[in-house]
Amino acid sequence: MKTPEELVARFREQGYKVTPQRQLIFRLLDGNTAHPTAETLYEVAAQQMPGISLRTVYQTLSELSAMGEVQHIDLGSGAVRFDPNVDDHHHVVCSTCGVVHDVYVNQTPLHFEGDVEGFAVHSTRIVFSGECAQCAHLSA
Amino acid sequence: MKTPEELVARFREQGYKVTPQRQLIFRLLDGNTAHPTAETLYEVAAQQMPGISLRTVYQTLSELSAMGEVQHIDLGSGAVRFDPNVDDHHHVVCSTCGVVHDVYVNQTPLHFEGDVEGFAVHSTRIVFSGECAQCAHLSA
DNA sequence: TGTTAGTTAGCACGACTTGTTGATTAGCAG
DNA sequence: CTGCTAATCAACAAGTCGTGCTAACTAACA
Ligand SMILES: [Mn+2]
Ligand SMILES: [Mn+2]
Ligand SMILES: [Zn+2]
Ligand SMILES: [Zn+2]
Repeated sequence: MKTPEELVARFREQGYKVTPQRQLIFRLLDGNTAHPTAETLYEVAAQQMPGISLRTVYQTLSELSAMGEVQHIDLGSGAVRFDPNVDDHHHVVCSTCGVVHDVYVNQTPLHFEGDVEGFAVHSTRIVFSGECAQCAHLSA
Repeated sequence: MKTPEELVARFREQGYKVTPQRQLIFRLLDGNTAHPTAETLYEVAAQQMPGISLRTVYQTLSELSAMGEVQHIDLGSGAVRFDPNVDDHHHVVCSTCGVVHDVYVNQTPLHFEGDVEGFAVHSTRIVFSGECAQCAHLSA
């Protein structure tokens, strides 16, 4: 994702108004590695701006997603997570606590075999599931 | 997934009754590479057994899933898909028509880098997204 | 044959997300 | 500064996917 300042400029270019709500969300996403859901982002936002609506958070996230500034990650476990990291990267997910971390796989592009003649791969998503160090420690 | 005959035996062992509905679903899943949703499986089932309920299809799929006989695949695009192929395999998905095919990746286990000290990987899921040959042909 | 699990219809609910409406606020171009 | 208009908000509804529940009926299996 671009910096909050650059996003302000891009929003102005696109004819979108630069509201305090949008700017707050830009800042909350900047450098955010928590892979938050709309709901969790809303909760943090509401602390700094009581009265902001969940609807607006969803709306702004959709705009950023449409602009390619955030990625949305559906891990199949409840709500979609949003990711300001749009580098070519992948994720490890703890099945116990749900924490998501970025990982980088250098063997990509991967080679695969199967009955898929002529299939043009545009993107590859890898999710490693397991148990994080903290959860392993607690359960021991 | 085991054969329908073996599943009949396993269900009896577990104290589950072997109903015509369950047997029909066993047969519909046997060798099925379509990665159907509960809904699409229900539609096919209802042709052969009018009156079967969607509820029962969901129920039986849950039982098979709990037994490890089918895998459920959440591609983040609508309903969960069910897969009687429980081998270690991955998927290619056409973004246009939604078709899902099995693929096998032989570089697994994959090596990754990131801030994930002590994370124990239990499973790896890879999804290749792109455009299938048919869709490429149609759009050309 | 009897017990009991399974099935069904029907309705509701829950989670997540989007749509709508109508009133209010405020960004920003001129 | 002013005015146009987008944005926000509250409130409510709706849609999708999946599950829960009930009550009545059916049928598997001991
Ligand atoms: Mn990420
Ligand atoms: Mn498969
Ligand atoms: Zn954990
Ligand atoms: Zn296709």
